[in-house]
Amino acid sequence: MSLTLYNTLTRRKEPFTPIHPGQVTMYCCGVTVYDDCHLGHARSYMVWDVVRRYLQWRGYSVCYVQNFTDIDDKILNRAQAEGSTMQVVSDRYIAAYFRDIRRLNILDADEYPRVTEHIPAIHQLIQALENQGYAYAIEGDVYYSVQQFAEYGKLSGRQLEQMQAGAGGRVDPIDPEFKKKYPFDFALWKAAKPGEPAWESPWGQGRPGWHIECSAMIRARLGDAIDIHGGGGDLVFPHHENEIAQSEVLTGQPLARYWLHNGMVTVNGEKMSKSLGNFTTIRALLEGSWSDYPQPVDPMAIRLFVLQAHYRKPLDFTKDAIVAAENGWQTLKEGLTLDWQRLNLSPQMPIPNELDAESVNRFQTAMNDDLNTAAGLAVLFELAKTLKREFNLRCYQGLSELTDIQLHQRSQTLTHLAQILGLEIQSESIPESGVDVAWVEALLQQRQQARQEKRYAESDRIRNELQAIGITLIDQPDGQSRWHRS
RNA sequence: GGCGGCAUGGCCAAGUGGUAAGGCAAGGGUCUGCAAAAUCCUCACCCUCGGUUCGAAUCCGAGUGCCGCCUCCA
Repeated sequence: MSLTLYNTLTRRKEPFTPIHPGQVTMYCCGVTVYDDCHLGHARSYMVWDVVRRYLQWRGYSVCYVQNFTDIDDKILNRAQAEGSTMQVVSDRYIAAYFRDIRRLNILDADEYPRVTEHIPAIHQLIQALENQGYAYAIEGDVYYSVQQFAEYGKLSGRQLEQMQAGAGGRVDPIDPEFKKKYPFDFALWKAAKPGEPAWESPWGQGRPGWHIECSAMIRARLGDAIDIHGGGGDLVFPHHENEIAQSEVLTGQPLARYWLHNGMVTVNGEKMSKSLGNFTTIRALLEGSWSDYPQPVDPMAIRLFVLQAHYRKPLDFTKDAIVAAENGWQTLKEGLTLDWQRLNLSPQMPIPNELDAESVNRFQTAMNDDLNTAAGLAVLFELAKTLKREFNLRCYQGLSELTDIQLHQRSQTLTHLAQILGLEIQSESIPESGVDVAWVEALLQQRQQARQEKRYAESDRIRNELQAIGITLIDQPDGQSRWHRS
């Protein structure tokens, strides 16, 4: 049973075989750091996080690199608007990136290269391209000549003639800012305008173009050819197409064996994006400042929301979907946090036969099929519900359907599989509100007394009072009441 | 205009030839002083029209609708 992945390059699912057996090199395009990340970013990095976790679980050693683009017009604009520098702006949003992404339990990459750290490597690449006739310099700019690369368009499946013929008014060959010879040539190096931050180069003061950074950083950190290159579907063209053009003419080998692209997060069916202004930041969701649903969303619910859809499909972001994911997470969480004490069992019970093989197999089959996390989650939900049911049977009815060993086995299996999807109970996310436990217990005593004396108006009053401050009561058959925060 | 993708129950979403996973929600029964919790049960002619096949949500053709990319974008 082998892992298959959908490769954008071939438009097919292909069995995954890394260049070096047992080792995987993986690069994903990171963010341009000029603002907080939104849910679309979260989805992308969560997906690559799961790819990586799954590969590791399958026994591969994975080297995962994700860049920060810290030279860019938007960063510059922001810096100028606030009277600071690109470095200040990008440092700030890199910190914001880590703050948000870590809360979503996305594991850190092995390396986070920045463009500003790779200027010499970029120069080398451009120089080589120029020497070999793939690039030309004009007045301090350097452009890649796409017509020199016969395979240009192979990733995105387009042909230059067609693009030119059909692009309508969007291709503007007479833009005075550009001196390129052909409309689809793209900048490798841009001459600095007065007052802009600039780096010394063989072509004069300037800064790198958008696409060259990734070619340079992949080469510097991972080598000429990598196993997996990931990114949002909106990067297929031109960004990844251009990376291929830059790298492959020099190395003579495929830049990446597998090109993976995630689908967009949409809002009312439209892509979530900065320019449309329809984005919701990760921070807003976590903090509860999203206007459609002004309460903090559990990071794991966001994970569940994302992972319940297949990664290549568009995912529509709505309040209802988030609420459903929160409720769904609640169910999983109950399965993940059994009250072993109430079961009179030790959570550490040694188990002879480890995990539940059928669940693991089903999960693995789903994940092997191009990371079908939605189908994999079904296995988790079934485990969680089985556990919950067993717990209730034992606690409420004194019955049981599973042996202690089976119970432990399911529990461990659930925890184990959930971890592959990054679904884990985060201890700091358990809210410790300022409720005075002793006070609650005292009220409960009063209420129990009232119930015994059939003063139901009084008992209901107490229940309502507690409910109003977010405490839910559960009356048990023995007359005692449990309570939990709603 | 070109290239690519998607259309499955109230909502989300798997399923790529043998008669529809899972989640959320909803309805009903049991339990309960009433609730809650628990528990049991119920809930899909798979966008349309043709075709292939013993058999199609699944393959082929046509159509309709929606989305992405072709400009910065995860």
